[in-house]
Amino acid sequence: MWSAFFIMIIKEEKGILIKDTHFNPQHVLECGQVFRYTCDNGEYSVFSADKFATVAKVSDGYYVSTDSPDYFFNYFDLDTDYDKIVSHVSQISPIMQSATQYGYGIRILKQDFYETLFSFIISANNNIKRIQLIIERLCNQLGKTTPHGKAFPTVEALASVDADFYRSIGAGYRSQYLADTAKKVHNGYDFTFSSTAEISSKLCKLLGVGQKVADCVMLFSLMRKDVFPVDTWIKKVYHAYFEDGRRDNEIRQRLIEIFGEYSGYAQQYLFYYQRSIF
DNA sequence: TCCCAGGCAAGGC
DNA sequence: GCCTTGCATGGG
Repeated sequence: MWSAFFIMIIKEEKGILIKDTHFNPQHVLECGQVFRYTCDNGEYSVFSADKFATVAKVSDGYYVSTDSPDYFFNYFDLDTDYDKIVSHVSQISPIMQSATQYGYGIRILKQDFYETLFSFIISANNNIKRIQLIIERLCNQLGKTTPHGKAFPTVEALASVDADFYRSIGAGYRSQYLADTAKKVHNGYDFTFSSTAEISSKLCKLLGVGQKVADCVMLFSLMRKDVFPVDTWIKKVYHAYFEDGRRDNEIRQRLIEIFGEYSGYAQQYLFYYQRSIF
């Protein structure tokens, strides 16, 4: 048994009890950072790589049931103080007050690197429902069977098929990107980089990975918060609440100037909020 | 029918 | 370097 110092978290052999207002499974899982979850009667199930958990409301908080409590403690970023983050970003811009109130309980997940990489290559110029469908087919056909369903495929499995396979599961013109990147990373991917800029440029050398996808991978799996994924929704936010015009990369730089080391958090609240308005 | 979706690569300047 | 275009697919 173990508890965090600022919120009440009790880690047990088969799960984690979370008593913290800054944890809401609906907002954590449905805010667009992860694609492989389901909801049944208010109870969420989530896969990460080959690990599985369910999250249910209990009288004094939420209970995460899993065989891998250590993994999901890390996955749900439970040793980070979101009270501090929310109050900080809320002071920066009035829109952030609305965004953090709407998306209360969002936390930035620490997801599997390869799952995040391939998921966000699929996400390019695509919509979330179809992204989820393509990933589901990918897992069903290439993932290992586990007691709770199919795991996300290993890099070996992803590299063992060609572009035609990815076309057959509906990946469209991203099929060649997936096949090419799978072979590249399977042949050994260098993780010795250090700075965010260094990781970014390395990721952007992979086919199907541009600045936006690289930012998502760094934010959702490599714990880099000094990034700001600029997609079609963030552009709408920027033009509505900050200023008109500017190119994508300029918008990214401006927002990182504004939010600094809290950029990744701010981005996720804004993305989720903007999509709710639409 | 056209537009949009968590964009990117390639080719032209 | 910046700008334009084509790209699979399904839903509104």
